Amino acid sequence: MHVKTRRSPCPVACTLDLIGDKWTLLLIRDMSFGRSHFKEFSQSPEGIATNILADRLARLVESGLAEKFPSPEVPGREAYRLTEKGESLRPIMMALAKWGLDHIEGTAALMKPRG
Amino acid sequence: MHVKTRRSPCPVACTLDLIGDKWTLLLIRDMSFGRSHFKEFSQSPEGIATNILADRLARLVESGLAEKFPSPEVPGREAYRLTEKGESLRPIMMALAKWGLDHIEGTAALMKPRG
DNA sequence: CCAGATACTTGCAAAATGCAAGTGTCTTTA
DNA sequence: TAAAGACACTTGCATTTTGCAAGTATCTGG
Repeated sequence: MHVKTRRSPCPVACTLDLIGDKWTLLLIRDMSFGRSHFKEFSQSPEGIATNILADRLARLVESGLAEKFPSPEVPGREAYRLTEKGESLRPIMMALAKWGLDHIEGTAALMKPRG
Repeated sequence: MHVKTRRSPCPVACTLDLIGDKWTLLLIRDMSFGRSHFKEFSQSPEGIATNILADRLARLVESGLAEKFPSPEVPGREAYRLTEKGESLRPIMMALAKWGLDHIEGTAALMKPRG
């Protein structure tokens, strides 16, 4: 199950094999802006389906880009956050954001990084 | 047909709506390294199917990221190349490549930019 | 113990992708 | 000038992924 052989040894292709689907980078965006609960992710404006969300969160954890941790606010509940490896994807996300702002009309930064 | 409404005004999401599928960025990689013919793209190691390739090339042209031009080598044949807008995606591609080289074991740069 | 909230899971429909085998159009070669 | 190849797609259908709606499980406060 999910052995997902890489398409080639090309670093671009391998990175895309890991995070190059329709939703993963948006979750990384959300986490990197301080979101951490399942419900928060599911409420992002793009409207990810809950089954896809559960699957992507599991993959992120499995690949070491994110981890579960006990929710600081609600005791007894768990949440997700980026690992250091996951944080290192930030330049990719920022490059995507910058390109969108520069080249796609009507885009706007929606979230602020939590200070 | 292909009206593709954007999922949200977020620049990350909008950019992914445009180039965030399994193949588009690999074509951009190929073009940015000097590939230009249909056959060359179809021979990249990842093995894109020809129907998908045709579809993605058409979308790239439609979105202004690439353009057809008469093949310099073979007269009477056409080829593809990035527009200026398409070239501007290079930082995204390079960020993906760098991350892969830094974090995924066994990745290696396969192509050299044409000088 | 019960109600509500969150975090999933399940079943099925719809869409995207992949594969193999065409088809159309030059271009070369005889 | 006809036939053969090469290239650039297209088509039909199987497989995989995604999306939607509804259901289940667990925890928590009252």
